[in-house]
Amino acid sequence: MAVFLSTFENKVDRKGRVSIPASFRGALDQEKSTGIILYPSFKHACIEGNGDERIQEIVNSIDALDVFSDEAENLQTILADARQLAIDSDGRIILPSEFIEYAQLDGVATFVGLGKGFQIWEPKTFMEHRAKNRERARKQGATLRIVSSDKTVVT
Amino acid sequence: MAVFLSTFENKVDRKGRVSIPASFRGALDQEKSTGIILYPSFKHACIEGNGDERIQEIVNSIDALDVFSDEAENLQTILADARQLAIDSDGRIILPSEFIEYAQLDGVATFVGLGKGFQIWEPKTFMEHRAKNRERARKQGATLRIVSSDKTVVT
DNA sequence: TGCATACCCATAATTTTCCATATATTCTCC
DNA sequence: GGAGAATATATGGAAAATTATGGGTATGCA
Repeated sequence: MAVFLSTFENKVDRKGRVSIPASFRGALDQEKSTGIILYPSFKHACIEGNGDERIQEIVNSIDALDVFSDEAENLQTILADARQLAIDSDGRIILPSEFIEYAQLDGVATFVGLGKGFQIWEPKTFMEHRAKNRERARKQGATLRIVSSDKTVVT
Repeated sequence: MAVFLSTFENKVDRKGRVSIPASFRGALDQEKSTGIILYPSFKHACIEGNGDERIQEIVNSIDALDVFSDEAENLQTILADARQLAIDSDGRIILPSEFIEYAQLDGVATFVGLGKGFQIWEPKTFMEHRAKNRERARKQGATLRIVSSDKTVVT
């Protein structure tokens, strides 16, 4: 299985172009993604990223709901804000301006590997976020139960 | 399968012509749609759009219902009001006037990707709709049970 | 003849593709 | 084991192609 790991800092040029870290590209190749899917995070001022296989799952799952239900409509807002982006021959994507604004990027982007997906942050904002997370983890004491099957919870 | 993603705002000229967003055209090409099918939304003041493939699914789904049920009759009105439109060599369609009126378009149309299909809104109306949806999603807590093979849960 | 539709062209803005370079990393052969 | 060559990565800039959009002209149906 493909895994996104580690953290990288790459520049965003004035056209909005940014290199996808090479190891992320490797992960994408493994799951046969030709491009990536980006969408604004629900919880944070960052962009969520996945291989484009992932979006297929989300679309199919929404489709399994009653087409006219509130639930389906709620989730469709994810799709309305998502973008599928091709990775060019130089390993870059063009970040749409709405994402640059949403994450408040200013020339630099932090790519954060989260296993099955990744996030794109403004470096300083990410530092603070990480500090908070570590603080909380220390207080609460993190526990993790490994499951044999492939059940994951993404937030 | 092709997916419609993201949101675009295009102009409707005085002939009723409007460009289909390039990425939507790409999605339509993938499913070998010769054109698109539009029909007024049941629930909202907007137009629903689909490729040929999706319409086939809808037809089959209605067909699977009890032929004499009210439900089947209701849904058949969708088909009765639907129009199949050709995409011209410049990537545009001509919006029939009844749709322009129904969605109350005034020179600008917002195309909203919803995965397997899309919607066409008057921009301001869509903004309000989206705000409502987001509010409701936050209240209800949007959760999605992924139905694919690897059984993932997005929260 | 008038209105609507299809077809063709022009253009500005944007997007994609291609090329160039600096830096880092890996390989290879001695 | 190490020097140099070859490769890969990140980044910048420019050329080429595409997109969105407006206007015009023929065609046809009523």
